[in-house]
Amino acid sequence: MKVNELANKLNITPDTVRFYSRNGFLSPRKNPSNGYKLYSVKDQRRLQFIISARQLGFTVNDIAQILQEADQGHTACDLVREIVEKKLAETERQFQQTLALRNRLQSAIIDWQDKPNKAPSSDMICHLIEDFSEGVNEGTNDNITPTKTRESLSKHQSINKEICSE
Amino acid sequence: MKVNELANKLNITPDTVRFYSRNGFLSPRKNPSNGYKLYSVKDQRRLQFIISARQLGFTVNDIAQILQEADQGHTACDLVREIVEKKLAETERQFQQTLALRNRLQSAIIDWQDKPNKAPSSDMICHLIEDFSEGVNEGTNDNITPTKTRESLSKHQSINKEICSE
DNA sequence: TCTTGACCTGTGTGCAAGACATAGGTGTAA
DNA sequence: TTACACCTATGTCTTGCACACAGGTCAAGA
Repeated sequence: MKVNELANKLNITPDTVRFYSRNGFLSPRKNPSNGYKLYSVKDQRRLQFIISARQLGFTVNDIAQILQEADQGHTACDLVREIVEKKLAETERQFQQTLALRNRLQSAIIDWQDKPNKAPSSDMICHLIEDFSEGVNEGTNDNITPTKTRESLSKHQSINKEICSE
Repeated sequence: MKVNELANKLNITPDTVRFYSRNGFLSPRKNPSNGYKLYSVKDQRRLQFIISARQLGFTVNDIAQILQEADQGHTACDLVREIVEKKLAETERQFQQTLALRNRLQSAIIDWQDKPNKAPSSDMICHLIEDFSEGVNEGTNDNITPTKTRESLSKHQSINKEICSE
């Protein structure tokens, strides 16, 4: 199979197939006459596994570990169970964050309904955003603990203040 | 103000400040004696605006457009209203996707409770995942419309099949 | 005065998971 | 043979910072 055929079979893009070939998850042989990569049925099964794992939210890195175990003949089941537990917890967090963001956006839209447009001034870029954030943060923000370390800053700090009031 | 002072005032990392300086959102002057960037109170206000917009889910690109309008003296309010509407719709989609993923993970955990570990075989990497996906997709997946175009594939295709059965 | 060492700086690079761009090869019909 | 649609491999781009690195700054101590 050439890359396009395999991609069509699994309903993904050729680029995705190439991606997993480039990073070593698939090892197609090469057609010596033209350099095209040739995929076997085993490659197809392996790729199907990868896609299934991705649909469960597994990262490519997770999958790399699983494949490594399996390629050594060891069962990957315990690893899979462990990852899926972590993933559920993480998804729960993400869920809450998305919920909070949704609420914040809805509040903003309602809040802005009766507010006029304003031209920017020397200390205002868009009063909608600036007023809204002030109202939400209630006060300035330079009174937060100054003992912040680099590590303490969440990767998703932009959404991690709980403003959701549902 | 030096980069670290500004970062501490706004409770963000110096790297974030540097990021917005590098991409032109902030234009600190340079201390000629040592090359350090020096930020003004105007820079601080501008950065606070950027952070507030980020907290509403605005992308850096969105913010670039807003700043450009404002810097030309035009009101950015209509643009802001427009972006926030789009962002809400997008967040709603993301919310549903996250919900679906959460349900899928929960189903998997329940489904796997009574299943044993198995060693990998020539056509199985981890039966937990492979069996679970088969059950969910009910059938092979090469019967899906073949008229797929590259554009039709969602950026989040890995989560976009509605399997949620709540 | 010199040196140590903690802290700070700017710049360069890395990350996820592919999507997109480019230059060129293939294959079939005219 | 030439035209042209389609295919390929490889390289670069995306987001929003975080991290690594080499070097500069500055106050305390010798």
